[in-house]
This record gives sequence, structure tokens and C-alpha cells, in this order.
Amino acid sequence: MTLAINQNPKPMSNIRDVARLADVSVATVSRALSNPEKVSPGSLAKVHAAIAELSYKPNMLARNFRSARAYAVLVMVPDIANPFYSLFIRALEDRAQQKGYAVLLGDTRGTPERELEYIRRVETRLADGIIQLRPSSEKSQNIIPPDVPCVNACGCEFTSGPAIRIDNRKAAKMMVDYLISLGHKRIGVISGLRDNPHAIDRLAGYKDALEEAGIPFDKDLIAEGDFTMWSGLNAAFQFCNMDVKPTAIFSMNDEMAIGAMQTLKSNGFRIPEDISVTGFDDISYAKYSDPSLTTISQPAEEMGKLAMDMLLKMIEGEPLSQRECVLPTEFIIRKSTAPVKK
Amino acid sequence: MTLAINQNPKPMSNIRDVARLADVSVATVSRALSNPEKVSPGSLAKVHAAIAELSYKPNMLARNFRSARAYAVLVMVPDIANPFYSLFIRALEDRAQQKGYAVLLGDTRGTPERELEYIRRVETRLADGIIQLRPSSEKSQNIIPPDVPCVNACGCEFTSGPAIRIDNRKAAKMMVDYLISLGHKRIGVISGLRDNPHAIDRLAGYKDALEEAGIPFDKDLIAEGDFTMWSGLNAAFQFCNMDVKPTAIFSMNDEMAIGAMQTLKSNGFRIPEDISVTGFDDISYAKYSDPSLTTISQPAEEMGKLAMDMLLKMIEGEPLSQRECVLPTEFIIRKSTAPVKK
DNA sequence: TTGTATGCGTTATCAG
DNA sequence: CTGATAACGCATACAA
Repeated sequence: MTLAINQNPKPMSNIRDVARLADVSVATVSRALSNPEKVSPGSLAKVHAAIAELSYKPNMLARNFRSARAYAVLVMVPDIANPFYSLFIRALEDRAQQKGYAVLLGDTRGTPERELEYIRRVETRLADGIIQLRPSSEKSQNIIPPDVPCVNACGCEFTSGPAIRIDNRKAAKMMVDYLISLGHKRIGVISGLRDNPHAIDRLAGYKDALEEAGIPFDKDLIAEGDFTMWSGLNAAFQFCNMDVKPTAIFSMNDEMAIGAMQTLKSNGFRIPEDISVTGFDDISYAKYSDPSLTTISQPAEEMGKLAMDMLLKMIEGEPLSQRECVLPTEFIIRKSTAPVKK
Repeated sequence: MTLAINQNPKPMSNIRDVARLADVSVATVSRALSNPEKVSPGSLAKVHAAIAELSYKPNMLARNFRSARAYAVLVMVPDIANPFYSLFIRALEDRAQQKGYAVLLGDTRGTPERELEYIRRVETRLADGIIQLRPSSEKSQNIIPPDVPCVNACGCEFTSGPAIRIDNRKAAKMMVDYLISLGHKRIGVISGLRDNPHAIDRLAGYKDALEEAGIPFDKDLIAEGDFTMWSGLNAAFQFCNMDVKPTAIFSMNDEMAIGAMQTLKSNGFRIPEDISVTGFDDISYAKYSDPSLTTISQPAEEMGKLAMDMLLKMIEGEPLSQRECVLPTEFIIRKSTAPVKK
């Protein structure tokens, strides 16, 4: 009698073993798993018994190969550590899981090179389609070959191809309208990078509001950031050093607003008494910043869900009822804004 | 002449097409791709020419099936939207990509049911192994079958199986030592859920420090949270309402500390003049909170990298030089701590 | 309803 | 160094 070190090292049973034990054909086993309704109750029972007996686990690698589908979706994101994207990803993953698809994570670090590496994954059949989280305009979008199914989950006005988005321009206008209604006339902007599609849309909204109120546009009031807290912190210095300082700052996202508030406070500004600050996105920290941040909330959950549904339809060849879906935003007033000082 | 709507709808060429065009055998093409050094320069050139001509993309589904490997790793995380985990995931994904593996995202929402669904993915060969981000003790760990390769990337003292971790107990002690050195004797704790392994380790460190300083442990100074900002906000009320209030609060993560600071400030406490607050993890917001947060920084990048390397070694059958790796933490002093008031 | 037989695209073995 | 060919595990068209 020898010592059994590995007790049943690996049964590794396959569909043939199950068929043999259940005394049916492999075809019946296959059907029992994918189309149970096309199999007699008797056979079904025998198959299930055999599966349990052998603790058979179907080899999905084989199934995927055979059906020429990865049952996986690539989610391409500029930076997973950005809380704004995390929310999307959680919603996307949840929906994919429900529908039997896996989510492959592709953090591009914002570089086209890495995007290409990931796109290659769908060209080599490791993924069936792409959810693009980078906001893209006409120029940048066509990195992705036309034959790969792709949905942009946080698009812009100029995004080509299927997309779920909010109306960035309108939302930005609403925010600036609000600041104007509080009596602010000199409103600074902390923008994203000049060619970022979100930044472009939101700046347009800012200009719309100014124009409607008859306030002339002053390019000196635009500070450029890159959507990070650090860049917001730096951008705010530009306003601290101005001769005629703005009485309000419209930041194009919450993180830059939070960074900016640090600079402003340490330079002696009281928020909102001396200067109002607004954000965009409503990340979870917006509620806990000091003061809490007036901002625009995007329905990230809903957007992720819709984007995934749209992509899966494309993958499965169903017709799209609409190629673009624009969702409403929510305007959230907190403590970082107040009427202009007399 | 007919109108070509689809220009080359899909060549979809396979290895056989390449072989035919290059006038070599499929075996040679296969070798040219995976072991180029075993192929003559002449054949290599012909093969590459044919690949370019046909714009051939190898079918990885077939390769994976044939080699019985998914070349994918499942990352199981309680909540992707938690910034602490995001950092890990970014590092993990980066490393996996470098080594030719994909990352499958598995957000478990903290439930065992969903963990099981994801574990099934590796049992059905869709993933080759698991990176577990949930801190786990003996009891909880063995949900994962012993034959699936798994590494815990942020483990604890009681984590069984391969793990990368920090010394939570020592780090917590160091933080409390520091508070004691500032003269604090009555130090409140905002804990994670009582049975959370991180909470257990860090509470042990707190007690170690107290004992060493001869300060008696008072269980009324422990408030239970769940690592969210909201729970920190609530937990802090417990301290505001005490007769003899603590002069410092040791929060077991940054998010709860940020929540707690909001409660404290709105109840008239000045931080750090009236009360010191400390965090744990050093998420990016810790630097931008008001006041900026004294905390412990974990080397998340390094931990993710090491965890992935360890897992891939296990998957590829290489021997592990060590089953557990404990990394050093960094102690970061910012503005939320000060000597106790006289 | 069930079984038989074929092929999916690749890698690996083995003989030349 | 190269080529012919046999798997890999499953799904499906077709026949029964």
C-alpha cells in the first residue's frame, strides 16, 4: 500500500466521460447544457447525475474556440485609479457578468500605443468588442478598426460611432448659469487639456452661458489642467495672482476643484464667502471635501449599463434601436458656492 | 461593375492560408511565430511577407484551447470603486500585460456568492489563476479550491496560502506610538468591521502600543465602521458625545478618517488643535483633505507587481522562493496631527 | 428526441 | 530545418 500524496490529482473529465457514464451521446450532453429544453427529462437527469458524479466542469476554452466567441468584452480606460472611471467600470462589469460575458481590463495610461496593444486583443479574438471610456473626437476615434464592435461609454458631441453620453455642453452651461444667477460675472475656468473632448464641450457651455448673460469672454480666465488634483492645485495659483480676481471658479471636474480649493484656502481665500468653486462628476469625495462641492452628477451606473447592453447587441448581431443615447445629469448644490460679495 | 459596399468584408485568413501563400507548411508558420529561432531566415521572410499580405491575425482562442491555457488572470476585488484597490489593480494589470496575460475583473461586491461565480471561471479554464484582494483569514480563505493557483495581494497575519502583505500590526503600532509621543493618552479608534482581518491586525497594533506605554485599554474608545467615508462620519459622533473626549483618533483607513473629520469639524472641533486624526493607506485624497492627513502609505505598486509575479510563477509551475512576502510601509506626517493641548 | 460524424485553428510529435 | 498529421473538447448539421 503506497501513500497517496495527491488524492485524485485531477479527474479532468471531459464531455465524453460524461456521455459514457450517462449512457448517452456527447451531442446529448452538449445539448443538455446549452439547450436543455431540447432534451428528454430522462436523459437530462442521467446527464446531470453523471456531471455531479464526475464533478465535470465544461472547458470554456473549447466552447469559446468552437463557437468563435470569447464571451469577453474589453474595457479600455485611461486610468483605472481615477474614481470617475471606477464607477463606470463597476457598472459595466456588473452588467457583463449578468449577461455571461467577462470583462477584460485595459488600462491605457492614456497612450495610443497601449490602446493598440489592447485593440489587438479583439483582433486576435480574445475579446468580442470594446467599451471605450476615453472621450474621443473624430480624429482619435478611428484608431479602432471599423470592423470591431465598440461603444463609447462617456462620449462627447463629436464622438463618432455608437455612444452613451451626457450633454456636457448643456450641463456646463447650467452650472455657469447658476453662478451668474448668484451675481458672479468674473468666472474663472479650470479646464482639462485644451484638446480633450470633454474640455471642449464644457468650455462651449461656459461660453454659451456668458454670451447669454452678455458677459464678454476673457481668455485670461481660462487655466489649463489635466483633470488631476495636482493640476487643479497649480492652476488655481493663476487666479490668486491676478489683479482683478475672479469671484467664482468653474472647474471641469471635481478633482481639480478639490486641488484648487487647497490652493485658494492656503492663500487666504474663504470658500464660498470670498470665492465660489464648482466641480463636475460628483465623485464620492465631492460630498466630503471642505467645503462640500457644488457639482454635476453623471448617471454613471445607468450609462455603464446602457453602454454594455448596446455593445452586446452589436456583438450578437441584433439591430440597434439608436446609435447614440444622451442621458440627463443632476445638478447638485452644496456648500462651495454662494452669492457674490457686495 | 457592381458597387462594393463592403470592401473586403473579412478575409479571416488562418494559418493554412499563410502557409499556402508562403509556400511552406503550417508547422513552419506556427514555429515562425512562436520559435522564430528554429526556422531558416529564408522561410521566416516568406512567412512574414505572407502574414503582412493577408494581414493575418492568429486566432488566440485556438491557441489557448490547444495549449490549455487562458493566459488570463482573475482579479477578485471587493469593490473596484474603492481607491485603495484601484491602485493595486492598476499595478496588477500593468504587470500582467507585460507578461502576456490578460486581467479578468471580478468585482465581488463583498459577497461570497459572487466570489463563487468568479472562482468558477478558473474551474472552467477561462482564467489560469486568481489574485485575491479581499483580506482573508483561515476560515474565509478556503472558499477557493486548493488546486486553483491563488495569491492574496493584500493579506494579513492570518492569511493562509501565498500572499503579499504589509505588517499591519506593526504599522498600526507605529502610528499609535507616534500619537502617544505627542502626548495623547486617550486615543479613539475607528475600526473596520470587527471580523475584518485588517481591522483585527491593526487593532492588535493599537493595543500593543497602549500596553507598551502603560495606557489601559478602554473598549468604549473603539467605534466600528466599515471602511467607507460614510461610516467614518457616523462613527465620529460616538466621540463627540463622550464625557471625556479622546484627544486623538486612529482611523483604520483614510476614507473613514476623512468622513470623521467632517463630523468633528462641524461639531466645533479644530483639527489638529483640539483633536488629532490619523488615517491608513495614503489614498490620493489624503494629501488634499483639510487638514491633510497623517497616514501610513502602503507600497501598492510594488505589492501588485510582486503578487502578479508570484501567481504567474505558480501558474507556470516554477518553484516559489517564498510563499509570503512582507513589505515595508511608509509613515507620512501631515497636518492632521499635533501635540496634545495642555 | 437522439446519435454519428465532421471540423473549428492551432501546436506538437515524429519522421524525413 | 521542414512537412505531414494527430490530437485538443466541444457544437452542430444531418441522418435516423
